[in-house]
Amino acid sequence: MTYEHAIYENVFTALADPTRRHIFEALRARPQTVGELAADQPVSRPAVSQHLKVLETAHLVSVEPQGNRRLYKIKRDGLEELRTYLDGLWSDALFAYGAEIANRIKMKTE
Amino acid sequence: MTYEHAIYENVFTALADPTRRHIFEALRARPQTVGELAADQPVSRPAVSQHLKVLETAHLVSVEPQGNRRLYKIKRDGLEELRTYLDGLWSDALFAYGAEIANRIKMKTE
DNA sequence: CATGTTCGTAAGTCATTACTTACCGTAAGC
DNA sequence: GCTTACGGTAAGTAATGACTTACGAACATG
Repeated sequence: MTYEHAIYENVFTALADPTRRHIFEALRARPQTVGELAADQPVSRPAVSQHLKVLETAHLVSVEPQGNRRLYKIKRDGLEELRTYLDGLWSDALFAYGAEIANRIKMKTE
Repeated sequence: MTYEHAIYENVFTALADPTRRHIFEALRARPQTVGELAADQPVSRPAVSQHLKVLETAHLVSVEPQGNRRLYKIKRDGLEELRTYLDGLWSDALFAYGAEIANRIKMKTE
């Protein structure tokens, strides 16, 4: 648990923060520099830098240094990992079944 | 942002916590009471109660009181909301296109 | 009834995290 | 060269969150 870090785990925490979601969604439009991203956010530029770092370790964005600046763009890997995890939950047949089985517990078993 | 709360927002925060993911995954097997869930977790029973509350507001689980106990089971709504949100990101044509457009920024446009 | 379970909630603590300002390195532009 | 723009990192603070124990309400059981 502590030394086995799945990517989707980081994706959840990365996208759990509203500011990070906004940054990520802003990058959907086009790759952007830190300054551009910060201009659209209510927080400071260093804060955006820190958020980008989190998004990067979640494989949601990647950087491409261009001279003075650093151009961030969306990366598919993070969302793919997340989708795979969700598919695992989805495909479980017990999912829809869960509602029915509830009655079985009425008489205490133990 | 503060008075427009989308469900997927809560789903991200709900599943960002490892303990809550474990509880949620445990419920995939079958509906369970709070005590049963707590027995499988390294945290106290009240902690599990609090986690269940978070999962409930994210529409990931639902409760069904049965006499003395409360039977929790998985609810589809939360994951469906999440999936819809992810599909919105996925289907974006600019997604794959983003890598190409990067070069356009080379000369600063202002 | 009186006692046991079961579980939600309150209150307080400790760790995490999101944010700020200050600073430094590096590339660009006179 | 010197100065300005860009952005990562450090350090400190304030807010959030995950946990504990203590308690009380509601049903179950003798």
